[in-house]
Amino acid sequence: MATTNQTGGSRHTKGGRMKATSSRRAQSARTELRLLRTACWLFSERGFHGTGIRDISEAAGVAVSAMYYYASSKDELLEAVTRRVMEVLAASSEETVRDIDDPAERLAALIAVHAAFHARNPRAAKVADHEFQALTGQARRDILRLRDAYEKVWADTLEAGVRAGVFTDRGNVARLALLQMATGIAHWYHPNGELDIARLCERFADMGLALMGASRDGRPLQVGDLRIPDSELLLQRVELSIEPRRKPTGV
Amino acid sequence: MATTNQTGGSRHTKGGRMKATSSRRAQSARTELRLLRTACWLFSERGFHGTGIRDISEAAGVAVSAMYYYASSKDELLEAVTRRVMEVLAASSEETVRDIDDPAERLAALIAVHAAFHARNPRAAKVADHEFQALTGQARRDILRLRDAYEKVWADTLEAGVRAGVFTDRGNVARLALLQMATGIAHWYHPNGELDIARLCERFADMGLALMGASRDGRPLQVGDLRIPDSELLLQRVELSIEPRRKPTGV
DNA sequence: CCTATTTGACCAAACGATCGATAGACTAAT
DNA sequence: ATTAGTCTATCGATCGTTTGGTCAAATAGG
Repeated sequence: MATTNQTGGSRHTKGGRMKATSSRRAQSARTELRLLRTACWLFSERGFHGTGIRDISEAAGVAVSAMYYYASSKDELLEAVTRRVMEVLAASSEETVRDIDDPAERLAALIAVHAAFHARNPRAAKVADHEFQALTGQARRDILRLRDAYEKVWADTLEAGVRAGVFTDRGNVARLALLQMATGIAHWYHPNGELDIARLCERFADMGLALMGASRDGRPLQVGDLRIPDSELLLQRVELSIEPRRKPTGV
Repeated sequence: MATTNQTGGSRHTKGGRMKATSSRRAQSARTELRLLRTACWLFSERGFHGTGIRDISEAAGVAVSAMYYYASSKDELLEAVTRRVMEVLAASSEETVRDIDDPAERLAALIAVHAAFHARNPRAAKVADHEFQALTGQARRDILRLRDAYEKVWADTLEAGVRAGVFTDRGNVARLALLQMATGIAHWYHPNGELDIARLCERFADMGLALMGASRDGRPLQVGDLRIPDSELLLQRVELSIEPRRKPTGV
């Protein structure tokens, strides 16, 4: 244990012409990202309060104080993770929905983005869902504002659909049910399971449309009838740099 | 602060004929329940690791060591809360579903029970959902076994409905989506909101049936077409003694 | 019924371990 | 020569848990 960062870049200017492995700035940026990813992993696994700063720094392979060089407190790590989740989620959905007018198509797209995000970034999503309540003060208010803005896009879409007679009016509980059922993906989805992400998004969009009683000309609407974003574009839009894609090396 | 239990029962046998306020056994049982409710409240509010035993005992109005008279560790409190949640949830759903054969009716009843439980016992439900992962060893395995048994009732119902041609086949993800969307109720439902519990259960059963494409003779099925449990019976079945119905007196 | 004894239900105080955070030294890249 | 980045070592506070006691209700003996 206690394998730390002792700046071991294999480089030597003296004599040999070997170029630097990477600049100091790049090394530093990589360390910071590694810390965020490690914190994200551990927060999702053990919860914010169940994770110590020693757990984080050891798993990231740096000393405790190195962590404090990048973040001024443990809370700031949580805030960083949560904020990035909300920002990417909001940006990707707004971008996807921007040029869609039809409410059913909008809803299908929103569900697809939401599902893709939670399937692709389960750890970060879980942290943002469960642990953000550990935030206090301004940080908490900021996150809540972001979340409210995100949910408003859903609310507007559902309202428009109801007004247009495309959706059954199920009140505000429908929005919460739809969001919740797709958010849950982060808890159980595994890429090696019965569905790849593209099919998962399709399936969930179908379920969401059915739940809202989406219909056109008296006929129930399915995803097949609609134009939904290409799955590669989807995955690119929900990409989240701080999502840990493998277990941190130090446990 | 530090208002403790100093056995203050206002009673005196000498002279007056005043009867004992309550037996020692009853007092003790009430203290134990108060501790469980307080722990449940705080776990749901701050998480298991975010709650200290001093927080619990102070909020319950007893000394720290009094808590250890009833529970041998903090983990045991969490286990007690979680186990009771799973037991009541499993018992109430099995009892409700016992004499229903029709898959659509079964699903509607399952959703209604699940929704009622989470609306009526939101704090305990949140603890069982989020914090049970803090459990380890045998306690964790026990809880998982209970949860799996509960989910199996859902899986069987959905399978039966698909086989009977009543439901659209949406695979295992449908079960998870249905459960998740109703579990989320614990996070947002408030009895003074737009729906009382009876209407909430109806609404969710409707959404669940729609999600599964439930139909009979080519016509979509709604709750109105089905026999679902009376709401009073429902509420009685999901009653959970350890759900804290008011904020503990000490914070 | 009265009294002596046991015991159930608590309390205050303290334990070592771990917590988040800081101080100050060191090192290698600029 | 400077400084960005990391180290080791340590801080006081708080953590979950235990110890040793107190006191009144319950129980037993007369």
